[in-house]
Amino acid sequence: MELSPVMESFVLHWGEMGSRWGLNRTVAQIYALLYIAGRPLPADEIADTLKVARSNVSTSIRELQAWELIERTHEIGDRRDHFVAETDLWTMAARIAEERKRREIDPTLAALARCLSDVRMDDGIGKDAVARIRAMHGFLESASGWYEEIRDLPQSKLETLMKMGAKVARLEAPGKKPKKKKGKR
Amino acid sequence: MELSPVMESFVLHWGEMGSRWGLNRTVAQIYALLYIAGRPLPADEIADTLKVARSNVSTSIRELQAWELIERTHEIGDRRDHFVAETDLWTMAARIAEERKRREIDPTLAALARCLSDVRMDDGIGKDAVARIRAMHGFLESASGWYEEIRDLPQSKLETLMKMGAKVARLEAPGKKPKKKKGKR
DNA sequence: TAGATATTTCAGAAATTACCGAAAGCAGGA
DNA sequence: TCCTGCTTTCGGTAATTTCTGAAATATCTA
Repeated sequence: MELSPVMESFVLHWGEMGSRWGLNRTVAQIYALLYIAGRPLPADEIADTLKVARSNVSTSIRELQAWELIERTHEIGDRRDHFVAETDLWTMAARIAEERKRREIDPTLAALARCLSDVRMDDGIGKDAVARIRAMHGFLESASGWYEEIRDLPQSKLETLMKMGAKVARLEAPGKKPKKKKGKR
Repeated sequence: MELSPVMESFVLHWGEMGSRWGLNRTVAQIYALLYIAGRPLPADEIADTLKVARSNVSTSIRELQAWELIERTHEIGDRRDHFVAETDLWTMAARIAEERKRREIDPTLAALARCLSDVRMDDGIGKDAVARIRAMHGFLESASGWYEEIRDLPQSKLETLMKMGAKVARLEAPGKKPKKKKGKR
């Protein structure tokens, strides 16, 4: 597939950014390519376009499937697998959030729980330190619980909630004026 | 400072996790140490405890200050700088969120905006591809705007909002039963 | 101002992570 | 069953990131 300059720049930037999002560069570029292409592409065409090894594409596709960001499809008369990107951005964001929670929050929670259960066997730790570990565990757990509650909301409800957020910000915090413009940092 | 087994495990796990959070391992360990210590520590004591080079501590502390996760303090009769961790977890989470937005969202938005402005000079790109770029830009911009609106809410309002989230989930989505237990994956 | 201690900077070493290409593994069709 | 086209795995290499130790800088005391 031939990329126009803007498309190329889109793909390259996604690659850059992807690495800050927990995807690696190639994985992110492949997603970007599929997103911008808007049609199913086979692995070899992806490799051609991005100038990376086929094997690398294969691995990356595997990862994208784990994130559920792309889907396998088939074309009649072609037994190669083709892949399309998830184009609904709410879904995309949700998938990324889900995977990141799984990688970033859940293991932390587990580790903290283990710390708390080991506390009784540790006579070298102070009461206050234990309290701080407990506080962190509790905090993460409630954040995690909240996330799980809203995770499955349909998009429309989520939008409602976001509007409510804005309202809460404006009505219930009279000390702050509602902003008309974004503040600079 | 002597670490008890549980404290050590806490610090090590934070180190592991920190790297998934955008901090590097040492930076995260230092934060964890300061958090668990619950009192100001000087740089050399940190280096001793974690067995890392003093210079490394210096660099990491600089980064933690950029994240605003620690603060410099002084003890009378000691001219060394001491450092304490931010112990309020809401604040901690907010700081991490802020920095991540700055690193992950803002540059992406800028790149997308650049793509859109370059579109007129690119005759090789299709209308639908442009529409997809525009969609992504719009999505990120509104998410970013929402974040900015709730960012400055005091903790109490945020908690209100979270409760509202739960309510919206339960009352307005009658198709889904409210869960009593977490699902397994 | 000298002398001592504390802190930062920086170039290279060490460790981690991503990538490639060769070869093995797996299906569907003859 | 074998053949054919594709996918996956794996060992080695390249690139990137993190860490260190030495030197430079800054700050306090006398």
